Amino acid sequence: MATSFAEENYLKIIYRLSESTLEDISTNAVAELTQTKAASVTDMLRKLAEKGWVNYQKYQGVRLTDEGEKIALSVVRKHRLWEVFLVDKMGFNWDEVHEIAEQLEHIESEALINKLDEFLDFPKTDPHGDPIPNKEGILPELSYMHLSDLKENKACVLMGVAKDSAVFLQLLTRLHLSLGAKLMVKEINPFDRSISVSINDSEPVFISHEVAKNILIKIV
Amino acid sequence: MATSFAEENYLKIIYRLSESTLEDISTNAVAELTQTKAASVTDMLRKLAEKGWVNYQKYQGVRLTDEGEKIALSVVRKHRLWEVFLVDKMGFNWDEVHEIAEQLEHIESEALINKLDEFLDFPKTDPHGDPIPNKEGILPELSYMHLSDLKENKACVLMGVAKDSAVFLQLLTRLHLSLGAKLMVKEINPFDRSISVSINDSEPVFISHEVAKNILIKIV
DNA sequence: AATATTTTTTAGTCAAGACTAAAAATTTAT
DNA sequence: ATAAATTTTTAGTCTTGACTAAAAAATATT
Repeated sequence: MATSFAEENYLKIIYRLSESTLEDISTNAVAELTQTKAASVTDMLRKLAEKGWVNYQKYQGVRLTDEGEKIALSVVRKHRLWEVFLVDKMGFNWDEVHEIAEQLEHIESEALINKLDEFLDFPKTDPHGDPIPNKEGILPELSYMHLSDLKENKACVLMGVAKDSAVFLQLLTRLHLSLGAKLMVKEINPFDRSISVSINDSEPVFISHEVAKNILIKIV
Repeated sequence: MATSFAEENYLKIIYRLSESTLEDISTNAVAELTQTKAASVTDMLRKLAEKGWVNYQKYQGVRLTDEGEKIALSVVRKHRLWEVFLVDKMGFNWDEVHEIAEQLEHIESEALINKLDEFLDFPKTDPHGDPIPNKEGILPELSYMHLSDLKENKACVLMGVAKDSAVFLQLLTRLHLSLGAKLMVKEINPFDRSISVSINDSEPVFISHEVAKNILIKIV
């Protein structure tokens, strides 16, 4: 069954919200991310349920069916592959690609997306470190920690971010925090949980807990 | 002013029709290419006229204003650049790219299309030999002849096609008629105006007048 | 010039996807 | 346990871009 632009967006957003919780997703949460009103969401959820893409009971929230998740994963795959294209091939910065990828993710061509995947050398993650589902919709296993959970003096590598708003990414860029950077937490301030962190063995800089929480790392 | 998907399509199609005639474009002609009904076209033409993108008088047909042409040219530019991308970088054949480019042409990002242009090395023509407008909307001058108008025993090079339906392009491919091929007309049959033409100095093959008419060439 | 044919427009509908305002259900607080 | 606050749904409306059927205008034919 064909999926419209709007339907794909809803499924993608329900998927994103499901990533960080096991609970059913609330109408309001969806409304916020789709930039629509709760009433519009209710309408759409009924339609999606009718098509068998979500399980939805009035007032109970929503969750994707297997079929709905499959569609969502294909949209996510397209979004993330296009982001890699935009950064690696077109020379955009990681904070500039989201809006364009929001458009490109709806291009309908299985052949194109698979050729693009190959052209980009089958990347496992997008420019923010988010995993890219393969052709079959399987996500690569990436188990990252949050920088805010790391002990002092342990070496680690920046593998991704848990948030991809442009302002956040621009801040990271200004601090020279980019994918692959070597990090070591030098001190943790109990007062506000801010930390001082050395980036690629340079003089440590201060970052807030809020920032550290959204940096994903792998211990080396 | 923002342009919708549908509006861009109408403007593009009016532009395409205007390329081959100086007359105003009829409602029916537009309906055929947009795959809609004449009544729907009438509706849209009124809206486009209101926005100042076309000059339209009931029963008199339509023509683009300068502003409308500017929008159409930017859509055509995007369409043709994406076609180059699909063939040169993604490895599609020239008969496979039209539908995908129909989608990609509506992606809205000035920055992206200019980076793409650069990435592709500022191509002057798309995979069918159609000229690509530059950033300013200026078309490169390409004055090609139709193969059907060429005398016998004059050498020429295949520079483009005047029609890009998949079946036509597939026929050309089967005959080894691709962009850049060296051609020489060996005989012209007065009976049906079919011609026999040698391709890259090989044994001549027969092609119909209809095919020859849609092959664009440059004399060498 | 009158009639027939074709083309175009008008009028009235429809579906998708959004909205607001009000009602109903759920959750939180007293 | 009830009242208050919040969330969600319903009901009704709007815009976009399509449709069909009928009317009107333009063009072609005799």
